[in-house]
Amino acid sequence: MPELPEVESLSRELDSAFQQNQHKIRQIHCLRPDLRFPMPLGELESLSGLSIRSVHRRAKYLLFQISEGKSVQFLISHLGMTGSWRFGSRASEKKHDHLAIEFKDDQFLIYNDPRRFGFVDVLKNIESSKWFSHLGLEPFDPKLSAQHLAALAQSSTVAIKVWLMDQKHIVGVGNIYASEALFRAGIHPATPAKKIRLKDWNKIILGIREVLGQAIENGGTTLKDYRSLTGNSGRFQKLLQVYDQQGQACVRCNKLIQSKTMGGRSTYWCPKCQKRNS
DNA sequence: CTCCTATCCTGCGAGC
DNA sequence: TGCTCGCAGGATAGGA
Repeated sequence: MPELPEVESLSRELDSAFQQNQHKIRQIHCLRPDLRFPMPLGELESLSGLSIRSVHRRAKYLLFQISEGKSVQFLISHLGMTGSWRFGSRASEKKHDHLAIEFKDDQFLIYNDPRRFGFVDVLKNIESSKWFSHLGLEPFDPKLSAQHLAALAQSSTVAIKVWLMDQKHIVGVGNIYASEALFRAGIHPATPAKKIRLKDWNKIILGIREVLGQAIENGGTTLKDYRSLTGNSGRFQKLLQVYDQQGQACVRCNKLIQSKTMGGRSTYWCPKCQKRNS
């Protein structure tokens, strides 16, 4: 489900909800602890009585900042493929509800995840933790440059589309937006990463920023499962130009969009607009 | 080191 | 209708 735009959209909605209403945690209900990694039951229990101050995003993680006096810690949530958060009035209302944060005002914030690829953890120091220490730069980080990516990719023979999805290079780009960004950049997805020239790295960075920015503005992409905090679908699926468009006419040149599995994931491109050597 | 495959899960649509 | 198969937004471990 969730790549950067979906997690960012959810993060903004959650943060706005907590800014309007300082929610103090009464209790965290671990309904089904068997997510990808078992929930840290004791640490979740120890959050009772504390308040969620804000919600941010790093890579594809949601970060709930929880503080009391000088101590600051984070409840982190990775949504895997099918994770979602929603507000409710009871701890467990639906199949696959795994966690429910009960607040003093009787509201519940509930995590649901049918495929259980997501997980939660409680951290004091985010960037040095095992979940975050290896991650690459954010796509909108001003430090991100063609030189930076070219240096990381200098000896990699991996297809650029697969390379972009590796979170240690650049974070937030998943299977949908990797194909979409390369279409916007005019680069063939099978190009070996080390063969990309500086001017094409610049096009890739622009393509990534453009597609992620538009997707955020449109509340993300809903293929099947993704829902906003209030249960709405995203709108960006209507604006996809190559993803899941195999056999359709390219929006720019009318040639038919191709698809092929790369690195085990479906990949889409226009054979005329996207060249290995541009 | 790098690269590739299988794997963790449930649900849904296509095809028979 | 009902069954099986393949595939789905992620990310990792383990083998080559």
